[in-house]
Amino acid sequence: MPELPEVETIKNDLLPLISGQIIKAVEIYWPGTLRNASVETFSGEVVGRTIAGSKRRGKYLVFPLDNGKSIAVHLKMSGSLLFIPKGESLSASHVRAMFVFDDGSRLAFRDIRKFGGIWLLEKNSGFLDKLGPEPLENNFTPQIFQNILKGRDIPIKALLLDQVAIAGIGNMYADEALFEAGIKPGEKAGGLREDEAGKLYSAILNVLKKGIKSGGASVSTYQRPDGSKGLSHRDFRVARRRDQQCLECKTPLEYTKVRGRGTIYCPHCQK
DNA sequence: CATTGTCCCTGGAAGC
DNA sequence: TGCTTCCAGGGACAAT
Repeated sequence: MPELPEVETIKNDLLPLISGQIIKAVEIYWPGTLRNASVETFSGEVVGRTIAGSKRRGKYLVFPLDNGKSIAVHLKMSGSLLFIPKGESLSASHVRAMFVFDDGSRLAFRDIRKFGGIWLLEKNSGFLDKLGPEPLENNFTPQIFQNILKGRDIPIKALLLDQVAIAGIGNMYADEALFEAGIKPGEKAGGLREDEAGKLYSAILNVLKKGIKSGGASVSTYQRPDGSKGLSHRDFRVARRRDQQCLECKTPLEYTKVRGRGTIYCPHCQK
């Protein structure tokens, strides 16, 4: 399940592979993949255009085109983007869309559960403006984070998952950040002391940076555009460790639901 | 407005 | 072995 570190990894991997590529054709195998355009409209706007780069905003991948428009991709739970060099074939199932480039290479959008999607964004569309601040950008400061927490009457984990509050954090890295900060996921966001908020701020940055450094977490169907896996899940202390004991204190980890999301934490290390 | 609940979808795991 | 049932979860949307 791609979160910020996974999407950042895919973005970086794709940058040298697709920048400057001319889109020769678009093949849509499941029309629902296109979320705001018909197959005809999408193809008409995209075919013949050159991809100008590879960016990320929250969990969205954004590929700017040379006409000012952009293609946005959200992988949601089970999506992946696979780059297929010229002359090579793809043995993956559940391919929902394919971008064919002028030089014979291709980019496949694979998505088992059909939660993911592709959007055509107009120039300055504002589509991504609803997202909260990027946690790894300089303008995300401890003070900004304090302000985001202030007055919020929801579990801190629910706030971390709220893309309008902060962009890019998902279920795994939320649990990891809360463990590193020593804070229980069910604590009220607005009730955190300043020092707790400061710890959590640092923990968020740490777990996301560490995740990027390891190429993302290859749980579920996540894979990089060349088909390789990430290693970030090896560093997880609580995420994906249901029914195990805490690596620090050996206390059995607790499993609960916060706003419908599976949540794992150490009842001893997290207060 | 703030917060919580429901639903989408599928493969894999668990139960019988 | 083979069938059925349950579960995971990001985010749009509905309900409270």
